[in-house]
Amino acid sequence: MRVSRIQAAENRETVINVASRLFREHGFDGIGLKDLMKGAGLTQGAFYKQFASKEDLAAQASKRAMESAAHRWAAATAASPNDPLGAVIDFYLSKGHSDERMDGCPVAALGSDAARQGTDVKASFEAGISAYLEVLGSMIAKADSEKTNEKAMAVLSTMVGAVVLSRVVNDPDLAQAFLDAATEQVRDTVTA
Amino acid sequence: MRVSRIQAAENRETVINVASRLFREHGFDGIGLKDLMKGAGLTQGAFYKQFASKEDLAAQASKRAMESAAHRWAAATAASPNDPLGAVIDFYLSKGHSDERMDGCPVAALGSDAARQGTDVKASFEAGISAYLEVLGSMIAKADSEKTNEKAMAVLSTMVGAVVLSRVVNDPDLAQAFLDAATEQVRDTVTA
DNA sequence: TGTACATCAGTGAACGCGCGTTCACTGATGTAC
DNA sequence: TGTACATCAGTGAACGCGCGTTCACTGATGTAC
Repeated sequence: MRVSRIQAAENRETVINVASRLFREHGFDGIGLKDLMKGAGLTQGAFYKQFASKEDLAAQASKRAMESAAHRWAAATAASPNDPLGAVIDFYLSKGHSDERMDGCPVAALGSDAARQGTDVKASFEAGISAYLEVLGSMIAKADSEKTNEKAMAVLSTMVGAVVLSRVVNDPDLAQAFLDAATEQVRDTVTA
Repeated sequence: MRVSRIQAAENRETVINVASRLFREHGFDGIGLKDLMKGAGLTQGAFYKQFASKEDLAAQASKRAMESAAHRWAAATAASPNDPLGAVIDFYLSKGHSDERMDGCPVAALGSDAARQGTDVKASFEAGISAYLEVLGSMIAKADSEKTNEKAMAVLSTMVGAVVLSRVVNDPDLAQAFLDAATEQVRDTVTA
């Protein structure tokens, strides 16, 4: 049953979008092609008409996930024009963001997994991380740009680490404490 | 072929030690029981005489990995009695540590994976993280203990995040830049 | 514009394989006397 | 201390299952005239 080019392109996008969420929820190894395709309303057999391999989809989905994350940063800044950087920090280190692996930051959700993947997946992450750094850097700015880059990297490290740590402990108070401690630290850094 | 109690206990320890390294290298889903047992010089069938399930081993191996990491922190501090905290920071944020997933920090190597595991695995991580915080806190100390805890959590977040980020990018310079930026940030925090 | 035919996205079954788990069996260890 | 027997850690094969990938087939889409 052939489908129009437009429909096929839409289907491909849907698969990538679904995969970007399900990979974040279950890990690259934790979800199979059958369920990935079912999530897009298709069957397993159609997969190889759109993608070269599962790893190919992993790279596409990682790219999409990072783009989606960038959109959420943009939304947070747009909602708080007075303190856009503070808005990003508060959003990223909120309990809500920490609780939603499926729609949250791909680095926090898949960082350890991505480190074991191939060049293409890492390239998707690297591009997204560079975008993160650019946004943070442009908001920190002011002083010499050398320091700005370093600050942006330190801020991103602290935020990613805090969310990862908050997710691997059982104790909700300890989880919250990591988010709170990181918030204070990061706010200090950007105002220093 | 029954084996002495002592030998059986040793075998169990070997399996846990091997698993603690291979899980860090390949992820919980990336290595099978057959290879895990082979790494300990045993066959697959013996597994269920020692462990209730793969998840049980994952919890034991996570605990062992965190204990092993704590040992390396202790070794770093013992080697630099003048600046034990600086030694831990430099070790953790060294390129060497970032390159060795198999023997390095379990939180950096398995953080995203552990977030998807059950209560037992998370309990192993939580215990290890608490030990990390205690070491960091006792070295920061000095001022009021409330701030000390927060600083320790911020420092750990920054270190974990920096190593994760340095591992998911292809560009070695960017990877190193994350480690360097985090080092500076963390050194500032502990001396402030 | 209408017709004939080639294209190809999607289906559903099959492929070989490795997974976690179970089980009958082995034979040295540990125990009872 | 020596003997008889129960225990059980380890072996290796088998279980059912889901994995990533391949393939023959379908039939609507797209193209050529």
